[in-house]
Amino acid sequence: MNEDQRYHLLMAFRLTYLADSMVNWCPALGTVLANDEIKDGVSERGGHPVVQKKMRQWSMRISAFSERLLLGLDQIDWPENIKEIQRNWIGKSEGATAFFDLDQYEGQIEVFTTRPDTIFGVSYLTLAPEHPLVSSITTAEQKSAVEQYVQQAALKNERDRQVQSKEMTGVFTGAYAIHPLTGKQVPIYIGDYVLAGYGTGAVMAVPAGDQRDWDFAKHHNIAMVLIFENHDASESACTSKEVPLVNSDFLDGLCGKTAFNAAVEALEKIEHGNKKVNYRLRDAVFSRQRYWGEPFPVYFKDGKAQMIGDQELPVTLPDVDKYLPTEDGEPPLARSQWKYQNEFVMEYNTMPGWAGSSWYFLRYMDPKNAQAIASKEAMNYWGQVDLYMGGAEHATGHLLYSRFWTMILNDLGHVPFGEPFQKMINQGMILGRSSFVYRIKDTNTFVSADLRKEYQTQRLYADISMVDNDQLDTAAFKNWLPEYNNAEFILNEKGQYLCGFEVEKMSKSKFNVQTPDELIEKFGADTLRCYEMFLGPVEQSKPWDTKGINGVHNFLRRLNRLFQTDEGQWLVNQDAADKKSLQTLHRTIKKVTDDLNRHSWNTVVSTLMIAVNEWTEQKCHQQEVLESLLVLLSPYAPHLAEELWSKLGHKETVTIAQWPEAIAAFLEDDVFSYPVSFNGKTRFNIDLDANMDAKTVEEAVMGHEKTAHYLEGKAPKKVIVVPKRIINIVC
RNA sequence: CCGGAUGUGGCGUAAUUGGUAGCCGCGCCAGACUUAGGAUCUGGUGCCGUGAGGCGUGGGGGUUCGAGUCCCUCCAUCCGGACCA
Repeated sequence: MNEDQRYHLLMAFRLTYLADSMVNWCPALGTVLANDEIKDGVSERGGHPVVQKKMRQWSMRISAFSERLLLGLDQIDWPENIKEIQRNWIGKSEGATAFFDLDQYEGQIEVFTTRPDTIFGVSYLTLAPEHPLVSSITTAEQKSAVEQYVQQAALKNERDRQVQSKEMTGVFTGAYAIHPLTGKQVPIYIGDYVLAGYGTGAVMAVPAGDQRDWDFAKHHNIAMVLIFENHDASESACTSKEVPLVNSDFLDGLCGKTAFNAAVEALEKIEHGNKKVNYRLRDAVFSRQRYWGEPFPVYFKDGKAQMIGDQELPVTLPDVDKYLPTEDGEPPLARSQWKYQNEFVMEYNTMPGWAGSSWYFLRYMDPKNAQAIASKEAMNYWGQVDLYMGGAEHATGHLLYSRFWTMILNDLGHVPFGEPFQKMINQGMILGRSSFVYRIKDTNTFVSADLRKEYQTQRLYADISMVDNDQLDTAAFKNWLPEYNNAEFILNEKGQYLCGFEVEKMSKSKFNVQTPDELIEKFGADTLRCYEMFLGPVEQSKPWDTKGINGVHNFLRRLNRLFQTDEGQWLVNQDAADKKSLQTLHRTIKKVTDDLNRHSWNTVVSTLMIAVNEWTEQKCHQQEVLESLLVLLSPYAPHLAEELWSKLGHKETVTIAQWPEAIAAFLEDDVFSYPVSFNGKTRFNIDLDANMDAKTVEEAVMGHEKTAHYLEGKAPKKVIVVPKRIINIVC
C-alpha cells in the first residue's frame, strides 16, 4: 500500500476524519451546524434557514460508539426523560439489509428493513430523491418527471417535507429491480418520504405491512401483495408482527421472530442480505467557519492532513484583520495566510462549541497542569462528576458528546472512568407570568379581558410592571409606547381593565421579566434564597410567584429572635440545654442532613422552620443548641448565619465549621402514640412504651376501654401490630 | 402517532420502606395589643353535617389487615421525539 492509499484507508476509520459529506449549511451564520443545533429546520441560534450542501468537513465518528452510548445509559443515575431522549436520538433498530439486483443495469440497491419477514409482500422499491443511483437508472421517458421531482425535493427543507406528509408524493423512475427471492420485476420509485440520511436511503415497500407504503401505493395505484392471513389491505396496512404470513413461499404460516430469522437465512444463503443493526445517530460535523474556536493542530501537505507534533502545542489563533469569512467564502482564519513552518497551509476551520464543553470539567481537577488534561492522582482522587445540575435542552448535544469524549479518553487511558457524570438533576425553570391586553381589530381601543369575547380582538403583551393583580394601570399603559398614547379602554362593570395572562418563559420580548433586585432590596438576599429553595422540588418548573415570601422572611426574623431581641439585646447563654431542646436539635440535624443528601431542599427549609417554632415555644437560647442551627442554616441564609456565628465569638467563617452530627439517643421518644384502627379506620390513639413488644402492645390495646366500644360486641378476627407504627384490628 | 413525566385543600407543597393523608408556608376567619397597620402575638382552617358521623389524594377496577404509594384500565395536563423503513 502506498502512502496515499494508507492515508485514505485510515481516514475511513479515524475518530476524527475529513470527508465530503452533506452538511447543514446556514448561510446567515456562514457556518455549518450539527444536527442537534437545528430545531424545526432552522438554526437553534437565531432561527435562520439551513440548507443541505456538500462540503469537505471534519467529522467525529460518534456513530462508532452508538451501542456503547446506549448501554452506558443503564449505568448512570440520570433523569429518565433525558435517557429516553438519548435513546431515541441514537435510534437503534434491529433488522436486515437486503440487496435487489437491478434489471437491465449493473449493480444493486441496498435496502434496510426491520421486517425482512414481509419480503414477499414487496410491490416496489422507493429511493430517496438524493439517492446516488437515481440519475443513472432513470429511463428516457421518465427523465424529465424525475428531474423535476428531485429539484423540488431539494428546495424543500426537512420541515416542509414533514408539513406535506399527508400527500405521499413520488415519481416512477421507469427502472426495475429483481426481487431476490421470487425473481420477479419490482418497479423503482423515488419519493421524499424516504430520507437520504437514514438507513441506506432506500426502502423495500410492503404496502400490506407498512402504513406509509400503503398510503404511497394507494396514491399511485400500485398493486399490493397480500401476505397476512385474513387481511385484504382494503382499509389499511397490517402492522402486527403476530399475524401468520400467506403468499410467502417458505414463510407461509410463520410469524414474528421465526419468520424474521427464516427470511434472513434465505437471503444470506443467496448472498443477497444479512442481519443488521441500524442506528439513527449520525457522525457529528466537527468544523465551524468561525474565528472564535479552538484551532485544529493540523496542516496540509500534498493535500493530505498532517498533525502538528506534541512539542509544538498549543496552537494559538492567528491575528486577522476582520473576524469575517473571506470574499470567496473561506473561513475567517484564511485571512491570516496562516502557514506551518512558513510552508504548509494550516487548517482554517475551528472547532465547534461542543469541543470545549465535552471535557472542560476534567480540567477543573488540575487546571495548571502543562503536561496532561489532569494528573493521574487528581483524576483518581476526584473521579467522575458526582452531581451534574443542568437543563434537559443539552440532551442530544453536549451531554451526549461529553459521554463520547470520556469514552474515548478512557479507552486511551487518559481518564480512569467511562462516563463523565454519575448523577444528574434537571433543575426546573422559574417561569414568568405574562399579561395581555386585547385590542379591538383595526382600532386603538382596548377591551377588558372579561369582555373580550364580544369583540374581534388582537392579543398584545403588556409590561407586567403596569399590572397589579391582573388590573392594568391604564395611564401607565398609554405612556408606555407612542402608539398607545391615545388608546381608549372599555372597562368592565367594576370600572377595571383586566388583563389576560399566560405562564411562559421569562423573556424581554414577552415583557414578563421579574428581576430579584426589588425583593433583595425589601427582604434581603437570604430571604430570597431561602424562598427559592422553599418553593418546591428543584426539578419542577413553576411561575415566579412572590405571594409566600413573607412567610420565609418571618421565619428568618423568628430565627434571629432566638439570638437577640428586635431591639438588639443579646439573648444567647451558656446554660446547659434541656432534653426537649436537644431532641429538637438532633431530629433537625438528622432530617436536614438526610434531605440534603436526597436533594430535597424545599423540605430542609420547612424542617428548619419547624425547629425554630419549637425552640421559640421552648424559649431556648442556649449556645450549645443554636450554634449547630447556624451551621445547618448556612447554605440557605449565609449572610445571617455568618453574622450570628461571629457574634457567638467565632473568629473563622461558618462555611468551614464542622457539620453537626445527630446523636441517636435524642432521636427517639420513650413513648409512642399508637394509632388504633378498626378495619383500616383510625379511631383513637394510645400512648405506650416505645420498646414494648408486639404481644404486650396487643394485650394493652385489647384491654383499653375504647376498644370494646369500637368492637361493638364483635370478636376481633385478627390484630395486626407493627411496632412503632400502627395497630389495626380486623373485626 | 410514539415515548417520558405529572395529577393531593382556595394556592405552593409534605408524607423517604405499603402503616395516623394534608407537615411547613401562603391565603382566609376570629381574637389580643394598638391613634393606625401590608407590624407582632394567640387560636382556628380538607369537604359535607348543629351533632354523632360520613366522605376524601384525576375517574373506574384490583391486590392487601391496611394503598397517595403496588397492579390493570380510562381521562387530563406538561415536556420531548416524530415520515427512522
